[in-house]
Amino acid sequence: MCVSPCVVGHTEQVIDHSHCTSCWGYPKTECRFGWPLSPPNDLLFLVDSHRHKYKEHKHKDHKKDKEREKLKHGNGYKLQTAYTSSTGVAPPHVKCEPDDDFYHSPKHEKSLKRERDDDEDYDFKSKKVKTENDKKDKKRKQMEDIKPKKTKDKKGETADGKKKAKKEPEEKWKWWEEERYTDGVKWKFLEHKGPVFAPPYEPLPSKVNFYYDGKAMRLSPEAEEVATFFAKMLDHEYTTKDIFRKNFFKDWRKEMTSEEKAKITDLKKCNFSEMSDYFKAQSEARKAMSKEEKLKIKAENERLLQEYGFCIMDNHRERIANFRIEPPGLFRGRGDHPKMGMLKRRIRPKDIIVNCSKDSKHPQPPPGTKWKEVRHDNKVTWLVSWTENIQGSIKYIMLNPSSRIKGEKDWQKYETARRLKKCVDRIRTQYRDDWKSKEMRIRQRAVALYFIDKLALRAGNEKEEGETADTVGCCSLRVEHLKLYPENDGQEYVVEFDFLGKDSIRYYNKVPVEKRVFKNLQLFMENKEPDDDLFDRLNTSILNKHLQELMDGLTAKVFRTYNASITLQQQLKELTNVDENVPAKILSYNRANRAVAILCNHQRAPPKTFEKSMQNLQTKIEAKRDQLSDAKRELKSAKADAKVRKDEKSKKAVETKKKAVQRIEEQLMKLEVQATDREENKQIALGTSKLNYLDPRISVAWCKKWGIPVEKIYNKTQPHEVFFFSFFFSQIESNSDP
DNA sequence: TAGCGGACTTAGTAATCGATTC
DNA sequence: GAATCGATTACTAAGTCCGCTA
Repeated sequence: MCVSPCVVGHTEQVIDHSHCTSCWGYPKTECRFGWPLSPPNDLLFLVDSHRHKYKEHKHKDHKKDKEREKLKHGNGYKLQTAYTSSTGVAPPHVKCEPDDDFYHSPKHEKSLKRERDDDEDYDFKSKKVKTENDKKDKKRKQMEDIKPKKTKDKKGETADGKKKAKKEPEEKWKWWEEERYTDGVKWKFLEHKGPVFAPPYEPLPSKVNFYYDGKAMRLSPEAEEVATFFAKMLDHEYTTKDIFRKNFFKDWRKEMTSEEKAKITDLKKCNFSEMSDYFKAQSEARKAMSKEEKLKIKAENERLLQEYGFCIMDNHRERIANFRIEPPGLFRGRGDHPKMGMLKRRIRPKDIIVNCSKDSKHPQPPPGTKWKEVRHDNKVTWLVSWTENIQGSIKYIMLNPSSRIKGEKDWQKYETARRLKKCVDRIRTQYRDDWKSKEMRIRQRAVALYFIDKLALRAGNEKEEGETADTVGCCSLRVEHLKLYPENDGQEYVVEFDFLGKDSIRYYNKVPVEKRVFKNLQLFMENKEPDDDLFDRLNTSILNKHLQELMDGLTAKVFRTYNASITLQQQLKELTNVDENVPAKILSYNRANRAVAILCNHQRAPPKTFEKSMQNLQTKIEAKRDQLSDAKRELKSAKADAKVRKDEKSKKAVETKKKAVQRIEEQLMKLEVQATDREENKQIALGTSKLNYLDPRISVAWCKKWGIPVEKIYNKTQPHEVFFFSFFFSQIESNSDP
């Protein structure tokens, strides 16, 4: 038995599940007050650990928690699940294999077939593309030229007042029914118009001054442009950071004339405020533009999108994700990035490599310029690339997630995760065996894999020191990132993780581990300095090579996908209550989604307007409550009236009042659910897991089962639309019951 | 087999959109 | 019609992983 406090501090005796391979030490039980059992520090982690300077800890705010508790209990809506913390805290990892089995390969799994004749006969030439697509594209283009997209008003009219033409049912390209290319070929025909470059620099009006040491100073256009980058960020925290200022000043000086360089020697003496005010005024003016002016800009953007935002890949017009070249500016590295503030230089045609078919109409560089290179490499998916000057890495223009090329990859990802499900038990048995190995490298590999599996840690590639922020993943953990407690808060063998992960987001977690893991960790840490590697005989390449031997296509990252999806499925099963109405079920979905986001450590900065928006919602709730008591009072008096009068009219009045009460009660409940959901979501980002880790089939199957409109879960532009709306629906219906 | 570059996915935040309210 | 505010989209940084090279 162990004693484990729930998220608000109640203690409860529970059976020790730490050796249970089903729940991995997280027994699914609540404390006697209905709160989920969870290590108390999770709360600290969620409340305080957004993006951190390492070791800046804050402590749990009990008062806040109590307020949240009040909110939860006071909302009059009984929450049904184990995950009912109003802070959104859920056990950090819930990983029980569900009894029913949606997350498996479908019985009649269709292959990704591309129906076509022999490759050689298959004509991918642009000519054919035009004849096949011309009509549709032309029509679409004409339509879009006439009316800017999405500018209809409530009555379904376009911005120019014309009635919106009835939307034609769009023909979806069922790429998943077609055969995939082999040998790394990604496409056979690719045509596009190239990138859109950042607009040239427009010098400041002469009335807007830069001041040095209190005196107005005219800067050369080159120096002025870089100064404007700083001026535009003046209100941002970045400009207060020493590294940012140092890097900026160094790079800025490189753009100065020798006279400017001689004069401007101290950033503290630079005054950018007039420039900053000018940009703020411009921004305000943009907001205050007339409807017509705004429409004109919108139309121009739409024109650019139509011209440059699409390409033709293998007979299909596909949306490009980022057709605009990144404009110049100051580099905004995340966390304590040593290069923040450096000048990101302007990209010109001579920096650009274009990739397209030989037989396509090649994109033309702007007049008087040349591309760096025109390439015809159909084994890659990018259309345009350039090398950026900060890290020297390559940047790409690629297709939108709705494209075939991205969708296929996404699908493969989830199929690999489903294959992992079939052999995960064997893999777990093996790494548990390996904890006892005579070889240190095997023990390290096995413990690292246990963490990747149990805690959904990232692989943790090695990074070049001093080039980026100091962040780690599993394989690159250092001794200083872990603390071992043989006993902590009534639990045995507790490991405390505290490190900065991707994007310098803090990972803080205290978890009980199995005895052998604990003993191994002690061994790995023996005679090491805090900044030594925990796993000194391991790196991601060794780990992935091992995983590849265990299952074809298996890498560390597949565990994250698998565990995220299986957690969603299991949580949905656990949290969904048959008696609940649609909004309550959606709350359950969001809670399941939240459990995944917590598992994957997807955090966000609380929105700036969070407190205000919560307050607004509370005001609305109060008003609704008043309205409800009024309605109840009216019902009571109507009933009394009916008792005296005993006529039809008064009976009818009672019915009307009853209905009004019911309606208001429903409205109140909706608002309360909304408040709970929002509060729980304060610091958790759901989007990342939904977009990248959750097999859409699970969500769609759940929607189907409970009659929830899919649009409540995925908005229509989310990339999964193609695959779930058609193919998977039929698959789900014929195969399984989630 | 280590090291590195290249290609691609995953990630949080800023900017913009558009529905709602006054 | 303007203001407000949550939702959505755009942007781009920061990861993972693979394959080539010496």
